[in-house]
Amino acid sequence: MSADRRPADDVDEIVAAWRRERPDLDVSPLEVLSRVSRLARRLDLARGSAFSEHLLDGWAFDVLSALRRAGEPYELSPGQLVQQTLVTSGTMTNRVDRLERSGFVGRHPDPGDRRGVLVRLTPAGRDVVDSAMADLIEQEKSLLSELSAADRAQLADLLRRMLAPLETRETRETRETRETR
Amino acid sequence: MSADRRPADDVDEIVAAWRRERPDLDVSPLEVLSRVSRLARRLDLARGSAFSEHLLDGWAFDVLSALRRAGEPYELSPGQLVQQTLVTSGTMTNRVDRLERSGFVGRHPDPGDRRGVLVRLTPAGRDVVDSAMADLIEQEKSLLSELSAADRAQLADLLRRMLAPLETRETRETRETRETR
DNA sequence: TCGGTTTCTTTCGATGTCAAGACTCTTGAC
DNA sequence: GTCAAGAGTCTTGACATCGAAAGAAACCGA
Repeated sequence: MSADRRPADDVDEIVAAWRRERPDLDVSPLEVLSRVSRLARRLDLARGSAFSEHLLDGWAFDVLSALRRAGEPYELSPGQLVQQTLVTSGTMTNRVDRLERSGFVGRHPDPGDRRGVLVRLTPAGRDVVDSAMADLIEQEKSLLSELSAADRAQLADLLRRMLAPLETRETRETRETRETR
Repeated sequence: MSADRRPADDVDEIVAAWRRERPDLDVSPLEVLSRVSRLARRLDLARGSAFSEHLLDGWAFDVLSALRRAGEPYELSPGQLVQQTLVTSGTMTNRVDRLERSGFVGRHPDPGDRRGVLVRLTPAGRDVVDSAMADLIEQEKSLLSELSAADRAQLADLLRRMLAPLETRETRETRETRETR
């Protein structure tokens, strides 16, 4: 055993408890997956604090950043936003409503389809998402400070290998058959 | 840069979009952190399907597994459950209410403190959490099938190194005030 | 005994999902 | 050409869950 690499986190304790209670089970998958979940929760919290300076909530950033990434003219349909943010259409209607009231997006009729609407970033929306993104990156950089560049590359690679099969399955189901979800 | 290792996931596309739109920003932290978030979301979904056979929700498993891990007599106070599951006390009251109605836990007065309550797993609760845990482990194992044992160990280690500093901060705040755990 | 603290519950507001609905588009028979 | 049936897009409304803060009961130290 390479014994004391030990910073030791909560997951070490959880795994130890399970091994004591269920010695018959191989709980080693928790070593990876439980850490992923807990780390994600921390990231959400950290993200929230990064955004609060910009008067943004996490959900708002999700929507605005999807529009920003889309590039000029920063327009997507509610349906496309639903796909990218993994929420339901009802939720997206509500989010766009609130962002519209805040002045960060506008609704415009889709010239090519009168059923449709296009959600477009306003200049104010673009400003806020750009500065929030800069802060977010800065903060995330500090979260990664424990790791060398090589570590990060390896971590990204390992995570991609876990993620890719999960997403290709969904891609085939989602992106092709229906256009929404 | 090292070109075609390509399983390629959604994060590759998101990162590429950001590089196009904001070439001035170093968005490389997203390579790691965005993957962590997305992976966590997939895990939640997968977990849900693993539990549905046992008529459990994710939140219910969180509570029951904390009790199960505690060992005989499978008792914790609501306050301890709050700490372990990272929800508020009001939420926990509600969760215990519902688990009690389902017959998976019981509330018992704390003999040493009349303000207090001890939440105890019923035999039915223990059965359901044990079989759900077995299924969960099985499923998680398959999610990790892409990775060799060495990969998993390394991944666990890298994640621990990110997680540990985040948790020690909380440890100092939280774990000291209480003493039980 | 009294004031401050801890523990759990209750209430209220915000947000999410799901299902139903209104409107528009598309397709194909006539 | 046109009309009806079926699909697609978005919004609405009912219901459920969660968190924040206030409330009620019990503990504890002085």
